[in-house]
Amino acid sequence: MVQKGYGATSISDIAKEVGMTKAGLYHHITGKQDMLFRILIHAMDGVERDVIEPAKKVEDPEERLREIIRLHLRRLFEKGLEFALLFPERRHLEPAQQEAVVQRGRIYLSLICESMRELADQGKLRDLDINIAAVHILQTITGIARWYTKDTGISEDHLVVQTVNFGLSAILKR
Amino acid sequence: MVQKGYGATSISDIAKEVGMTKAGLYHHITGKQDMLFRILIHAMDGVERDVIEPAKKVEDPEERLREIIRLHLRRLFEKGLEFALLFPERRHLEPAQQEAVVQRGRIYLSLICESMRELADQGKLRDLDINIAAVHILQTITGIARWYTKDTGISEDHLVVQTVNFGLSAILKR
DNA sequence: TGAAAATTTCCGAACGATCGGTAGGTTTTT
DNA sequence: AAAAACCTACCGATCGTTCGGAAATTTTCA
Repeated sequence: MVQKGYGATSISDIAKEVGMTKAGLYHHITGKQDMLFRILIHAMDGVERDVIEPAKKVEDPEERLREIIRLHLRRLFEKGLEFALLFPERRHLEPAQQEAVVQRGRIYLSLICESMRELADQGKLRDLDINIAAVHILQTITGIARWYTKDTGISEDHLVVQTVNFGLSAILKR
Repeated sequence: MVQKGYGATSISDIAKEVGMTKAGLYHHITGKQDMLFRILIHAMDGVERDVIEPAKKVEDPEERLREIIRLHLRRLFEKGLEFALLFPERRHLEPAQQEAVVQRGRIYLSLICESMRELADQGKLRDLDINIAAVHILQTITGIARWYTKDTGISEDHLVVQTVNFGLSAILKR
């Protein structure tokens, strides 16, 4: 699904990939939509556990933002960039399921916004629209899954440092 | 295709949408892949004409970068954000066609890189990896097509200003 | 401990629907 | 009258999904 998209990926494709038949796979899922939904929820759970929760423990808002970007990218590299690419496929879900997925995304976004508000209180933030800047930072992170491969010659560490600095430079004064 | 993705969109769907039958549509295209390819090339032509060419005429590199972002976003709003969302669907093309599309994208990216190099020569650029920063700026722009709708309450003008400042702040010294 | 029972996992075969694509003919425009 | 646009009808293939039953595994109880 990551490689070909939801619509172009058949249940047979997936079953073959995991060494089963279609009917065998259907014992574990109630349908194609259900499978996508559970994958997305599973991915959001992972982000909440590995990124949001650890980052919440960082007191300083600037360092917290840096940690968010670092943790998210590290997770992308470990888990293979896949889930970020699957996120737009939520359009194939029922509206109620879509809302459930998007809801989880908003938690993430509000953590970024809150951190930026704290920075603003400290007078460290540029004069900007916090909500827009937050989305821009998030898009920068998830966008990496769309183009980065190891054969670009760019190391993961280098990319993390560059991305953290890019995002923070964009919003911090000075 | 923008709404449902390449694989989930049937030729019948498209034919119905334009008020034709499948067979009628097939008088104009040689196949589904061919249609996607021509749409993508058409979109890249438009970007080259409306964004790249006008921006090239701007002498000052900083103002040129601002103009690139401005023009690209204006185009997205006019044309309805669609083409940016269709770009990832190039994965459904033959490798040769994919390369042709990506090739056009590289022209865009190299214009951004070149402008940043000029800024570096003027001592106005932050200490950063130009190639990575260029992709980040581009992702910020195209990412907007993934989330922006008028009912966010954000005006197009406001979004343009905020995005230009975000991108430039991220790379300029001071 | 070990065979029987219950449960979970998986498959072969088939379903109606829809897929991308085509052949041949009719209508409309030039 | 030539050419372009478009349609009806159909092709074989594949789609998501279901069903009845076969293996394989776990649970139960003598």
